[in-house]
Amino acid sequence: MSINTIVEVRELLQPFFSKMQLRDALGPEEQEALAQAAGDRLLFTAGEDLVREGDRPVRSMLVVSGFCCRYRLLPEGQRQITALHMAGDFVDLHSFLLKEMDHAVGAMTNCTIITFPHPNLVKVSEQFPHLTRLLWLMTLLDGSMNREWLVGMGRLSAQQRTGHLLCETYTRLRAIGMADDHGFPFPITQTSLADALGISTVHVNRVIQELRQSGLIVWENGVVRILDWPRLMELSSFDDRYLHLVQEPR
Amino acid sequence: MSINTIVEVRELLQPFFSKMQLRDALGPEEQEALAQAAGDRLLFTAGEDLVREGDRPVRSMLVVSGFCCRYRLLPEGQRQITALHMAGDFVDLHSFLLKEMDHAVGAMTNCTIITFPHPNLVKVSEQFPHLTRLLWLMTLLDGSMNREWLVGMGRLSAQQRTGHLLCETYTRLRAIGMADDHGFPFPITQTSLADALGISTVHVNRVIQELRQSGLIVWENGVVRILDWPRLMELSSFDDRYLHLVQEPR
DNA sequence: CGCGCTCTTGACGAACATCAAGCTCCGTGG
DNA sequence: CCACGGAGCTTGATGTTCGTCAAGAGCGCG
Repeated sequence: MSINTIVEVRELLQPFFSKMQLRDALGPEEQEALAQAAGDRLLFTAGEDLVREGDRPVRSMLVVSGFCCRYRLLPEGQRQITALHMAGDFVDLHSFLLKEMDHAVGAMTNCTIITFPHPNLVKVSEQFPHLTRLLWLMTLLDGSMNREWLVGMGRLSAQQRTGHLLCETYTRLRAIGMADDHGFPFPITQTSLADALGISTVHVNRVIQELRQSGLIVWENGVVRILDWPRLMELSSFDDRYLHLVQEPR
Repeated sequence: MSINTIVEVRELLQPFFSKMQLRDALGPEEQEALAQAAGDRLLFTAGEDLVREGDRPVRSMLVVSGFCCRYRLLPEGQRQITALHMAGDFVDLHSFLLKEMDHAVGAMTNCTIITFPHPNLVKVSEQFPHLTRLLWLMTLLDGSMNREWLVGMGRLSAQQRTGHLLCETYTRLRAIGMADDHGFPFPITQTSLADALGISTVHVNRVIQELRQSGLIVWENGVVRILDWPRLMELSSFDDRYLHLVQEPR
């Protein structure tokens, strides 16, 4: 690999490094090791699947740009989205150890992906214990978010869940420098949103109308702007503790 | 630590070893390393908390006997259970890397626990890469179950979710030798079940009546017996793929 | 220009929550 | 021995949230 491409890889990994550095220091050798472990770049178009249920991937995929979601299809054709992913997120780091995909990952927008062949990840896990713990941590964060969604699904109203997802997405995007007070990109259809929130498309629409009319948000052309952050947090019982945005030794 | 206690620790770890060995081979040195990493034994009585939200544990807890649950309390006093844990399960291995608990763990019955001080786990992660990957895998399995519950919460009826939880619990208990065709222990109140399924106690009761009257299950004195496994699986869209019960190199 | 996708709105119905009450079982204390 | 109280289970009546069905409007794209 030429010096030129190595430099380029590091640039692509920047959101990922940011995400890790929000939780712990990342040494230069560790950054180097990750850059070395990276493989091909891939492009996916909106609607395409990155991986399917039942696949046995030989490499894991990190999002460089675009939005993806993990989802499962049920026998009766219903879909449930279990996670949203954006720049800096590994979408299937689990497949490194789980081996078989128990869910699919789809591109919600055009996406750029950088891959990490599993043999390279094994090497990292043999040579860089601390870095391994940080990768492990990244999958634990996915778990935290899953638990939080679960709490919402079980005990919050459709409106609260919607607000909560907006709060979470805003917070996560801000952490990688993709959101400010003027809003953030949220290129998701109301149908997909319904699949993520576990409600019907019709109901999603009504809930969003309400949030708009309450003066809490503006949402147009795939860009969301939160007008009243404190009130939206309060409404949605949002508390960012579960995102573990604290830099400390891990 | 005397030879006697070491032998005893290995005995207590047996369900945990079984759980790992269902997914990959576990070398004798690795078993030894785990036994060495173990710390105190603790006893909790039903209703007690093992850890609370906001705690910063310095050791992780493995269930030796009894049933626990992870849960979160919401501002309005509602509770959502996000996982059930039984012999061989780590209830807060995440705290090793997440540091701060974003949920609590409660004992649903009297429980025996064995602890693993975090410094010992760091040592394991420095010296036993393969074992580290297996510990990582254990947390990934928690994640798989969270995703599966999420799908159920979003897209299945109360009856299907209830059936699904029974299928999952039966399968997990059978894997550690705690269930057979005569039934399995499921010492959970209908109130806790409601908190796990995200529905009301009243509705839980009605759903269970239906499952009983359909001839699918018998449930008395904390023991469940599944009378028609194929039909219950079908009803609940249960497929054990997400439990990853396959032994292969990880 | 027409097709498909997304968003929007209304009418109606089903799944579930809430409120309320009575039940059984079991341990505790007089 | 029985009265008492609490925890869990059960059942009925009523209300609300949300799903389903249906239709139309706006918009980009070929």
